[in-house]
Amino acid sequence: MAKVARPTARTRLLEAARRLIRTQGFAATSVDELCAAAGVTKGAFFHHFASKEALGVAAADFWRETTGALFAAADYHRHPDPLDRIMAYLDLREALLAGELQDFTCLAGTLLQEVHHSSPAITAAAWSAVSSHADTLETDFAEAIALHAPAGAPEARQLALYTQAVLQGAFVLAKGQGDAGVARDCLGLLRQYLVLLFQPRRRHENDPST
Amino acid sequence: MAKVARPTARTRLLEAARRLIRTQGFAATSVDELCAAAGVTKGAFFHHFASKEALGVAAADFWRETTGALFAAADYHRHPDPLDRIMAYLDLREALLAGELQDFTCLAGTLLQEVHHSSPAITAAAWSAVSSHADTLETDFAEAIALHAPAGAPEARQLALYTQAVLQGAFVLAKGQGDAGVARDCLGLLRQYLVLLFQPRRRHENDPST
DNA sequence: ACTTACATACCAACCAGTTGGTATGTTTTT
DNA sequence: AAAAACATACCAACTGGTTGGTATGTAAGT
Repeated sequence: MAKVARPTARTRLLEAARRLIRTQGFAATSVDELCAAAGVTKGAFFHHFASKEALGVAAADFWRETTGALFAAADYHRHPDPLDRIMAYLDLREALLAGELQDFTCLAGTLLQEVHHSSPAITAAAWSAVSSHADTLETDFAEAIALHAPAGAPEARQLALYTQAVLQGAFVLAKGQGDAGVARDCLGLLRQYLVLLFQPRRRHENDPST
Repeated sequence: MAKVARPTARTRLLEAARRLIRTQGFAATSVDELCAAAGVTKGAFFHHFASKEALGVAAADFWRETTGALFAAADYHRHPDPLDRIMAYLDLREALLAGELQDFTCLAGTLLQEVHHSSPAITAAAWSAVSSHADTLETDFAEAIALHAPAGAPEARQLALYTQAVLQGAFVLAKGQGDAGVARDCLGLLRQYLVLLFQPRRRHENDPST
C-alpha cells in the first residue's frame, strides 16, 4: 500500500507535463518528450492516459490540486481581518515570483491561451483551476466588504477574478520582458487599488470576536 | 507601392496568421494550414518567409503596425484632459470586446505565452508590440500625473504596463469562461482604480499610516 | 538578361497513437 | 492451500500521417 519508494509513472508524467508545458506550451510539447522527461516509455504513457488531450486534462487537475493545497496550507489565513488576509495573500504571490519564468507562471493560464478553441475538456479543467482558486479569494473579499463596507465596492466575485486577471496578465508581461520585475510592479498597483477601495472613511477598530 | 487590386501573398499570409494564431496558437498552426487559409502554395510561403519562426516575427510586427494605426487613429486623443483620454481609451477597449474570442484577444500576448522560451526573435517582436502600445499610454499617464498630482501615484510607465496586464489577464479569463463578460468586469475595476487614484483629495479623515 | 513572385514535387524527421508482449500482483475457484 | 483467472503496470517496436523545409521549374515584370 505505502509506495514511498518512487513516484509512479503517472505522477512522474504529470510532473514532467507541469514543467514542460509551463516552459514550452502544450502544443509544442510532444508525447515522446514527456516520456523522456519522465523516464518512462510511450506504452506507459498511453496506459495511464487515453490521449495527449487526456494528459492535458489530468495536468490541469493536478495543477488545481497541488496549487490548491499550497494556498490552503499557507499561513496568510491566520489574520483575523479578511482584508489583512487578502494583503497577505498578495505578499505571498509576490514572494512566489522567484526563480525562472517557468517556476512561477501559471500552467492553467498557459493552457487556456493555447487550447481554448481546440479542446473544451482541457479548457474546462484549466478554468476550473483558476475559478476554484478565485473561490477561496471570493470568501475573503466578501467578508472584507461586509466588515469594512467600502463605498462603491464591486462584487466579491469580481474582485476575486480581477485579482486573478492581474496575475495572469503580469505573467504574460513577465514573459515578454524576460523577468518577474514587471509582475512585481503589477502586484503593487493591485495592492494600491485595494487599499484605496477599502480605505476607511470613518475609523472603526472593533474586532469581531473569533 | 500601391497594390490595391488584391492583397499580395505576403499580406494574405499575415492576415491568415493573425486569425489562425489567435484562435489556435502558434505551435498548433502549421505552415500548410496557413498556406491553405491564405490561398497560396508552400513555395510562396517560403519565398516570403525564411522559416515558420520568421513568419511569427512578421506576424508580431504586422500586429504592432495594424493595432498601432488603429489606436493612433482613434478619437479618444481629442480630449484636452489626459485623464479623460485614458478613460476614453478604456471605453474604446471595452467597445472592442465584441464578437468571438479570436476577434478581440491579443496576438502578441498569445505569442508571448507560447514562445517566450523557444524563440527569442518572436518574443522580442511580440513584446515590442505590447511595449510600444504601452508607450502611447505612458505619455497620457505622465501628463495626467503632472496635471492632477495625485498622492502616492506610481510611475507613468508602471500604470501603462499595469493597464496592459489587466487587459492581457482579462483575455486569459475570457478564454477560460468562453465569453467577454469577465473581461468587461475587469476593465470596470481598472477604471475604478484610476478614478480612486486620481480623484481630488477630500479631507474627511487623516490617515497617518505610511 | 535578370530579378521577383510564385507553383509543383518531394523529403527526412517527427508526430500521436497502436500493437503484441512481459512481469507482477490480486481475486476467485477448486 | 494450490491452481486458475483476471487485472495492473509497464515496455520495445512499429505505423500511417503530418511536419517544416528544400529543390527545381515557370511566368511575368523591368
